[in-house]
Amino acid sequence: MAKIKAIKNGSKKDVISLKAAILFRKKGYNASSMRELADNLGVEAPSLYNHIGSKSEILQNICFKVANDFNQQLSEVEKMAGNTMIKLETLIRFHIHMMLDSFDEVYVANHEWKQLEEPCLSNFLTQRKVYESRLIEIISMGIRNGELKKMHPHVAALIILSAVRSLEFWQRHKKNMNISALEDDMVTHLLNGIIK
Amino acid sequence: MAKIKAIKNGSKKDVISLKAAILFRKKGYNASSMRELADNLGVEAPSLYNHIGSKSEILQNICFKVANDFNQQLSEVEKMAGNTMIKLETLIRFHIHMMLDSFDEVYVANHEWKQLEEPCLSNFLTQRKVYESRLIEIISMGIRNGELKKMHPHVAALIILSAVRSLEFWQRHKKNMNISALEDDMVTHLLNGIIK
DNA sequence: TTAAAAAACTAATAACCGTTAGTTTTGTAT
DNA sequence: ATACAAAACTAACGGTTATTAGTTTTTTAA
Repeated sequence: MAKIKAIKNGSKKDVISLKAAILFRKKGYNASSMRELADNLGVEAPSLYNHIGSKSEILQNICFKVANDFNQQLSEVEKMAGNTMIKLETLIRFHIHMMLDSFDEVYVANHEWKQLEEPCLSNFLTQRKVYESRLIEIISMGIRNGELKKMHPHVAALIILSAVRSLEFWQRHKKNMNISALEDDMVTHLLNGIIK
Repeated sequence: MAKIKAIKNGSKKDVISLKAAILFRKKGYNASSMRELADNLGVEAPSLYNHIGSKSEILQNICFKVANDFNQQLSEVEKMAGNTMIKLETLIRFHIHMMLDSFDEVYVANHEWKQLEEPCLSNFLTQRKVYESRLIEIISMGIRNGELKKMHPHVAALIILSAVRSLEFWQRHKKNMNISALEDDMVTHLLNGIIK
């Protein structure tokens, strides 16, 4: 009899998506049942199908919403004026904020994309590959400009991406750390490694 | 009628474990069925139970074998003579080799430990925490000695761990890259960031 | 107040899962 | 050759899953 409470500026589908992201992060996509998700929403499982098409559709929504956010920000950075360092700093800070603000969704996109069904899976993987290429191109340009050290841009990109991803592990230490100090530390550390 | 071929110096249980690691890495633990694992071994699913106790036992074997390997190497490094840099270099190179030589097992231990059942789950998490603490202690000692820059040892440890973990993504580029050059690059890059 | 639409419910289904039981085949050692 | 053990097989079970169908309740709008 309970109803799904819609969030401000969000459909009930969005509420389901949000709760699903939390559940999928904690237990994994396949280990999360629709019954448990419904339970978390105070509702019976079949009721969910008034709002969503299928379980895998929820995963798709989560993964592609995250991918779109990252792609959009990357586009803005590409259009940005300024030197390579500022572009990279902007991008790194965005990654950090996404990881801290939309932790569950980003985590699920990073860990559960394998459970996407075709053709979504291929689509997602292509997007990741393209994102990586665009980041590498920004770094390459910085190397050509002489702004960055001579290095393999692929390696630099991976180090940056893996470092921001390590923030996953910081979730549990959140209370003990000053977030903005952490952010500055990480930006400095990563950029110092590649700036000339 | 086909039989499970035992590997040199390995029981049939080990062969199952190995094939399971490959399957679990590709599809995830929960998305991998015993029937599919058996298929990969040329056998019917119930036949597996002549060699193993349960599906979750396989996951346990994979996760704790990896954990033991890392713990053992860490113990040797702690007993090592030499300065902090050499210790860290040894450890980083070991991580890289584990990632390249036992890719599937390490990947599964990193990605599927959540699917362990209690009390294995708690045991595993404790081991990870202790491992991290011991690494942090090595770094702290280096800072106290004046060998390393003044920095938060926790941050340094996470950057190192996340960087070697990023080698997961390198699997697919294996052919295009010189592995030992990559290893040297990564060691240099990581240590340059923290050495005084 | 009433009709329509939205969203909850109960009941049920077909598919798949890990696993067990019981049996037959295969390999090994006397 | 024969006996024993190891390891394969078939058949099946109980449980869980996502999902559908059909119905009832709740909300919305006129």
